[in-house]
Amino acid sequence: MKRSFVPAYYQVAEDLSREIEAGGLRPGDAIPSESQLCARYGISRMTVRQGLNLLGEADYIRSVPGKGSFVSAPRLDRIALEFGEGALGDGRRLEQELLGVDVVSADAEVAERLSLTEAAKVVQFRRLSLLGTKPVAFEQKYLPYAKGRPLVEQEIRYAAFPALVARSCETHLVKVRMTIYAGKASAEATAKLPLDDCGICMVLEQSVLDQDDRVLGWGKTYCSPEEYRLTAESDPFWNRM
Amino acid sequence: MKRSFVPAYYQVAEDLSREIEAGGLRPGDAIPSESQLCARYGISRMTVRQGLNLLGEADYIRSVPGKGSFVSAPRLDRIALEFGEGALGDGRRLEQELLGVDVVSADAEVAERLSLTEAAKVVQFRRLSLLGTKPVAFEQKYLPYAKGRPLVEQEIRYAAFPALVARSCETHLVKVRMTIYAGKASAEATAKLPLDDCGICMVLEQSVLDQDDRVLGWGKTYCSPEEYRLTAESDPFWNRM
DNA sequence: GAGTGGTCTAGACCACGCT
DNA sequence: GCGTGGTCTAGACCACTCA
Repeated sequence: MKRSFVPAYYQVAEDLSREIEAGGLRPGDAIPSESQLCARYGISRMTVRQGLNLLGEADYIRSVPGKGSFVSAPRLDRIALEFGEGALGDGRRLEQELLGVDVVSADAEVAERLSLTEAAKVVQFRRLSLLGTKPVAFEQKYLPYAKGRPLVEQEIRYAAFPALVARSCETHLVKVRMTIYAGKASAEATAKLPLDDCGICMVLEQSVLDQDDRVLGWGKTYCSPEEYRLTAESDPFWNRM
Repeated sequence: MKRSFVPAYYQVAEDLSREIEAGGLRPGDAIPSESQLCARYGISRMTVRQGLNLLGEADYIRSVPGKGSFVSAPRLDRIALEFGEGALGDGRRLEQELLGVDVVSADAEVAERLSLTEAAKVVQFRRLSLLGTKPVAFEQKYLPYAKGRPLVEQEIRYAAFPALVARSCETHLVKVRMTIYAGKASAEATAKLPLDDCGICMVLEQSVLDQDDRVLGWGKTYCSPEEYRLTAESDPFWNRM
């Protein structure tokens, strides 16, 4: 039963996924029962289940107790976005330039997003992303000011905002919520980025939350429309075996 | 060993994830070995492994053969976007209005994206998304024209583009690649959407691919900046148990 | 009642990392 | 050599579905 170098459970998963991809099994169809697969491959049920588990994780099938396992239609309206390295889609890399870190008073918008009172002290930091020498994104982020929470410049320069917030708050489990829309650049963004007359740019609004959805940090990134495009793909990491 | 109503493996996963969230186990730390967990819970190793598998899927831990299992730092630069229902973030729903389905000649851009020769026949369809009575997005999609591939109007009206393409091509396993950027609306989009003078809008460029990355369909959606914002979250579905 | 998937056991052998 | 995780077995009982 083990004539190949791949694990038996992997073989089961691969065979079935191939049959699904070839169209022999269509969404809604039942796949062979676990005991049938045991017999077909001459392996034990736990091993078959391990293979089916792979297919389940990859959204190829879903199991219904008492009935069987069925081929499922993959979700195409759910897509994974990657920031950082993969944001530009191609292989180009971004340089970071730190423009400044300041303690300032929160304006109305910042106060609201951070759930602070207006004019509360916040740490503001501003950063420019460069593609070679050309600025392509301007980032302006805020987090509540707290004494004895030093933010090392080197970290600010290179670290992504969520990681910075996590380190600053000494929580390591944070979530990120993002809103993406087209808009006009702020005055400072307009000054820093090569935009057209209208100041069209893509705005990424980012909130960093802890486990209980408390806001730990917030800010915007203004992206040059020509150079900074987001690319995303369905089935990016969970549909691969 | 089975004093509770929850499965034993689930108990293991929950206990460990709670310890990770509470900070008792930090990223990089080793979790107890499988045999230690067997002893602690009085359960067999396969059951422990089932629990650890859950934690692995959820990105809480990763296992290293011969060494142990270690708490991993969750990725915060990877975010899930949902279109369709969840696109607007709040509970509002979009209505679809079909503007037209035509067989036209591909212009240079369409031909390039669909890997066709210029002036090849393509099916163009145009659709408006309405929030109540207000238009918020204009969609213009193309797929290669082929005889004997009728596209039923009812389907076009309601179905998402990838599903349409899948049905039309009789392939059910398709992928979606998306590019998101800010830009100026096309003439027709400007006519259909309430935009400001500059015609700022968010453009969603969507390609539908088959398993071998052949392009089956392509098109753009112009989104009103005020009403149509994308929201996305890290750890949205895989970090939940 | 027969068949299905969900859970679980008490073992086993292996390749690997360490010391 | 010893402990680790990776794979696998040959059973078991349960809740569920369907005829």
